[in-house]
This record gives sequence, structure tokens and C-alpha cells, in this order.
Amino acid sequence: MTREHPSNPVVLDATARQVLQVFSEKSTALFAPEAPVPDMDNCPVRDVLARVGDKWSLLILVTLSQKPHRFSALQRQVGDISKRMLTQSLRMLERDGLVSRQVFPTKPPSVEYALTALGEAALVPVAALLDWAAGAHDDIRAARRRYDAEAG
Amino acid sequence: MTREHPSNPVVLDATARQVLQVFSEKSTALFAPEAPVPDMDNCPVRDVLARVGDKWSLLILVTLSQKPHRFSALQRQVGDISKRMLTQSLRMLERDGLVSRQVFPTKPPSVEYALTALGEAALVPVAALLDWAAGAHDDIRAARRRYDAEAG
DNA sequence: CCGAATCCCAAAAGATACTG
DNA sequence: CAGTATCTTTTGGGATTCGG
Repeated sequence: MTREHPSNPVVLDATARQVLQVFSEKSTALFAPEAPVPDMDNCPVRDVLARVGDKWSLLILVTLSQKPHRFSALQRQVGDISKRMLTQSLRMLERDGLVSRQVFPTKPPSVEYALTALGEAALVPVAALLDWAAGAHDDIRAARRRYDAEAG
Repeated sequence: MTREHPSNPVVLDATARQVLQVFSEKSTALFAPEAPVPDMDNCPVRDVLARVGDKWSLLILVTLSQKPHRFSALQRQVGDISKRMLTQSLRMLERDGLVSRQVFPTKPPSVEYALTALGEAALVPVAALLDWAAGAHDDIRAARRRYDAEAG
């Protein structure tokens, strides 16, 4: 399988590329005299990738995409997540407007978490990425075997 | 802006959802008596998300999508990445078959990194995700302001 | 039942110095 | 130039305890 240089010129469109420039915070870090805030707030990609990349957020979003869940039900469904991380993850998702939190002042109280419209929209490109990942998995494993074989 | 429950039933297709089930390694962890390998190898999603989620891989892939780069050029382009992390990230990307590494035994030696066909293919769904992130950024920031305002 | 607060460990990643 | 080796700092995340 002799691999030639892929010469397709462009993969990313202009928007994506520009967005990724912002992904690196170097420029603002260099220009800021006192670096007021490492402005995570100004970078859309870091925002979204921070959620996609962490261990639990995606799993929570997917679970909620099936139906709204209460805290404990959510924990059981996800399985091996601690209350601490579940709370923490939910707070971040709620803060970003991807998940809604509604308290029912019953006794004992119950809290219901659900996806917002924004949260559902987020899952669309994420699902596309996962589909690609599923399809490319064999290629990746093959590449990995090759690599590990020739250079242990 | 009163937000009602989003009631669109399905966001993820079957493949994506099934794939995400595997994302959690709980089941295998529970069933394995001695847990031989936490089989990262058998989970396509963890594989790909591990790359997408970390700080540098995406930036490297995008930089390489413009043209092949040598090691130092790549480091300068990315900006604030250390040689250590650049090496480490490149090794993972190479191992997964997303990036190729070609050594020219000149003196001093030079090494050229480039995207493989698989690497370029990966950028397609990634770009879609980034586009969504760029579009949703305003909504996310707005949600964040609201959240921080009402519950400092 | 839902969560906040604290402690503590292990992994990730930056800084620095050295090598073929 | 293109890394490797080592050290230190930072972060993520589990366990436990407490409160509303």
C-alpha cells in the first residue's frame, strides 16, 4: 500500500480555518500587556471542543437526547460517573446553554435536566463526527498496527 | 426569551448512538475479571475524540492542511506549543495514520510532516463541527452571561 | 434526593537542558 | 534541525463528608 502525497488542495472552508486560528490563544496572549483574562470566552472552538473532549459531557448530552432525566437517573444511566463529576459537567453544560435545569420543589426535591434547542443542535455535527469515526475506525486500527509493528 | 422544552425526538442516528455507548468503557470494565487492556483500541469514538479533544492535534491538522511542514516550521506556525508536546502529538497522529512523517537524511537532517488521505478526510466532519461552533458562539456567550448574572 | 465542600492522588503538560 | 530526558507545575477526577 504505497501511499502518495494527497494533493487535494482544500479541506476546510474559510470559516473553519479562520475559526481555528482563534483556537490558539497565542496571539492575544502575546499582545495583551497584562493578560486580563485568558479569554476562553472569545474562542468558540475552545468552548465547544472543551465539552466534546472531556470525558462525560458527550455521554450526558446523548443520554439527555433520548429524554429528560433526573439527577440520579442520569447518574445510573451514565453508569460510572461520580456525583461530583456529574454535577460539575451539568453545570458547565447548563452555563453554556446546552442543558436546562428545572427544579421541582417537591419533598424530597427533584431536578430535571433536559437538552435545550441549542444542545440538540450541537449534537448534529457531533453525530456526523462520530459517524466518521465509526467508519474510519478500521483504517485507524490498521495504521496503528503498522506503526507499532515496525517501530516497537 | 422563554424557552420551551425542545421536543424533537431524535437527533442522533442509530450508528452514532451505538457508537457512543461504546464511548463509556464501564461495561467492559465491569465484565473483565482482570481487565487486560482497557481496550482503547476497540472504541472508535474514544480514539477520535481523544485527538479532537486535546489541545494541539486539531491545530496541527489544520496547519498541515495548508501545506506540509517541517518540525520547526510547524512549531513556529502553531506558536506556543512546546517541542515536547509537538513531538508527542505528531507521534499519535502518525500512529493513527492521519499524518505522515518523511525523513530527509540531509545534514542537518530535516523531517517533513504532511496529512495523509485519512487525515484530510478527518477534517471534513471536524470542519462541520467548527462551523457550528462558530455559529453557536454568540448563543453560548449569551447563555453564559445570563447564567453568571443570575447566580454569581 | 440533590448537591456543595474538602482532600488527595494520578495523569497531563510546560520549562529546561542535553544529544545525534 | 529534530528531537529526547528529566523535573516541576497544573489539572482532572475519585472518595468522602456534610448540608438543605
